Amino acid sequence: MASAKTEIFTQEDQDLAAIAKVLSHPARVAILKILAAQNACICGEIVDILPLAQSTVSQHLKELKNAGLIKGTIDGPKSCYCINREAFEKLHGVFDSLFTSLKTDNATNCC
Amino acid sequence: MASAKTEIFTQEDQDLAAIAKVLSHPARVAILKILAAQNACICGEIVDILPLAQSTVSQHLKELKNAGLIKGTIDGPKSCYCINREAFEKLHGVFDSLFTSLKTDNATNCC
DNA sequence: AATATTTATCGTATTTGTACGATTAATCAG
DNA sequence: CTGATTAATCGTACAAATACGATAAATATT
Repeated sequence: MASAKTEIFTQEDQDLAAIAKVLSHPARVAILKILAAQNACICGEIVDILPLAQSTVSQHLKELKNAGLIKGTIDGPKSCYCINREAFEKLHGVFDSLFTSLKTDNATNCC
Repeated sequence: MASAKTEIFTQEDQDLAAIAKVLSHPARVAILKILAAQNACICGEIVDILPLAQSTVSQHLKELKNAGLIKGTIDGPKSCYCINREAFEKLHGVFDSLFTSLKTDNATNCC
């Protein structure tokens, strides 16, 4: 009456969860919005805007970059970050199909 | 050359991060997909499908329910869960506008 | 060259998430 | 009523995330 467990989660679910995890901190959401609103790429400006220590912001930026959501280039002693547009185009599609399938029932709900 | 920090993150960013956090575990993504695919609401079936203990699945279900992503009703000794369609309709819109604004530059990128 | 500026990294403390077994509570079947 | 089934909750162990100060590395400025 039980057994037959899937050994591990699908790659798709893992990838989706990984991206969601990156978006799961208000600071990182805020950073993305700041970068999107800025007409030029910024760096230490984010530290001035957010109520976080420089090292903490740097850590968040690193996570965003590792996830491929932002791009970064070194410009002298400063670091310049910006939104990775292409990445978000793909992500938009991924989340779109997820939400579409979740909000569309293929049967009547019981609750 | 600094100061003027925002004391706290915006409610919008906090809400978005909170939802992302719920989606940030593959088990919860998997549960949502299982519920969406099921024509009838299920309960302990999820435990049989996922490689997790009953108590762990119950914990994940609780989080999904607390976030309003699923609905649950007690049906005898069994518990019956299903996708909260309305919630995902709203969420779809929220994430849609986020991704739209993030993938649309209002200026040329520097990196 | 010496100093200041900027940012990444390191080490670490604290909090939060995750998972599990055991227990409890509720209902169902005999 | 008794025993079985189902699911929530509790307690707990362990892992991961978060935040910060201190330091290091790189480049500017004087």
